Amino acid sequence: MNTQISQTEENYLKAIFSLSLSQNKAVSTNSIAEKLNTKASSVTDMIKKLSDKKWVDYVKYQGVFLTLAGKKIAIRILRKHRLWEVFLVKHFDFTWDEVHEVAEQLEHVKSEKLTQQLDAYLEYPTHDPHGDPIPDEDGNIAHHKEIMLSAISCNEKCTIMGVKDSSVAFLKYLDSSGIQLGTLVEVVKKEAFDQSMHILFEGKKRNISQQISKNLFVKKHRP
Amino acid sequence: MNTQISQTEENYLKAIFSLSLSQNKAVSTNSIAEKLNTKASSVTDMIKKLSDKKWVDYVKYQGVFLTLAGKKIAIRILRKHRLWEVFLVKHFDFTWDEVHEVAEQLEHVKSEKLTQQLDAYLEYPTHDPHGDPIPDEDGNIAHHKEIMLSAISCNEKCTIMGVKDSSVAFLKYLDSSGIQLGTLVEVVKKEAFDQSMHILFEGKKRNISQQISKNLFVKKHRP
DNA sequence: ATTAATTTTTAGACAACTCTAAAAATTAGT
DNA sequence: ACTAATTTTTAGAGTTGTCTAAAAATTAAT
Repeated sequence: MNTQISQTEENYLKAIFSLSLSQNKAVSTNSIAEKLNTKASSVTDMIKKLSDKKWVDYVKYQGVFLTLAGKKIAIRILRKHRLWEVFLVKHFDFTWDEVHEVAEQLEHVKSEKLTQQLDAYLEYPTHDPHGDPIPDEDGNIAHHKEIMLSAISCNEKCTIMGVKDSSVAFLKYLDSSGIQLGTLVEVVKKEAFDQSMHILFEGKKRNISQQISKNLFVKKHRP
Repeated sequence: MNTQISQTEENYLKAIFSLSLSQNKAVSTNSIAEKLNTKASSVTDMIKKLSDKKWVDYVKYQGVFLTLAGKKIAIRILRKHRLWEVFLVKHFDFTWDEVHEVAEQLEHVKSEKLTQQLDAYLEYPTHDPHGDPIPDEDGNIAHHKEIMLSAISCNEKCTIMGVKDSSVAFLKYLDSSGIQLGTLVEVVKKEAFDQSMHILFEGKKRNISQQISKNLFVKKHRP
């Protein structure tokens, strides 16, 4: 058995990790296939390989869980991905909607020293440009992104902390609206019929659909 | 036919380019195999693929030449490799014997913007940490590294400009000897029987074998 | 509880890249 | 020029990762 990990294997572990965060059931074959734009049969094949390498626990027809070893690898890649994103935005003039594609490549570069130096160079950032937490060297991830803007009540104030959907389209929409991480937002009014909300930020008023408000993580201000 | 270039293809083009620099004959199958630590039969297969894609001119049993398109790709990768080497040494505390392995990975990251930003960030460097010239955006490469230290006569002075052998072992030997790029060296005496030479630099005297002096590029000082 | 719909797995095949062993072509030696 | 040595190519096969189509298992629906 090959002991070295391939980029493909890394991508599978990362996908499984990401899917396992939003649920506490086993991760299904189909959901992995969808996430990786591949076919269920390919996923089954790969799962067997990952299972042989003890990176996932697999029961036929029941989906997979990451083992501790698998989770460790996934988090290490996630860490590299997010560190590179910070780097690209901070030093290479990339916008938050441009970084993902390049970080997807950079995350697979194997060098302990490179990752450590990157981390130090950026002065140990805790969050990437989308507000997602960066795991530390031991794999600990800060989790605080529970509240969505959609859950904020009328007249309450909050700060934009992160995006759930980090697609290029959504990020560009936010840019064009002037919404950034750290933006202070006040909910002025909520429409009952479509859950859209009127918000106030930086003196501007704007109506945003539920699709938007459900994809923005916020920190509530104490009342 | 797949239009996207693979990392393997990139590595073959790079190897062929590098081999073609030290000769003006066609590059032989065996030399490529040796360079890439693979077998001649694998090389033949890949050469056919590269030939189909019009990146090399190939005549059976006669070896290959890079086409213009092939050369362009090879130079682009070389450029990225050397830019990353500069970056790692300058900003990430890597030594000149550590950079190669990581740059071998980073050179395959595909992003025009990344390369351009990297170049700008480093303020358009002309040489990598081993003294090798960095191709510019149009693929032009400065060539000036013709003279080896071994060709310098007694009592002549010169400056170390680059290394021919950039293996970890050689680079570490140079570090331990205190020889760096830019070091001013005077040839004191040459031993006829083994071509070793006595050199003087930074007040230190040292005897170096021909193997060493044949792997150091120098710039002669005007007499 | 049995059928229907969905999900997952298997079987067989293909593309990229690699290898070993044998055949073919080239080059070198006398 | 002819044999010997070397280089290169071909043939056949293995690995990784992918796919389609069909079979098997699970889940949902009545």
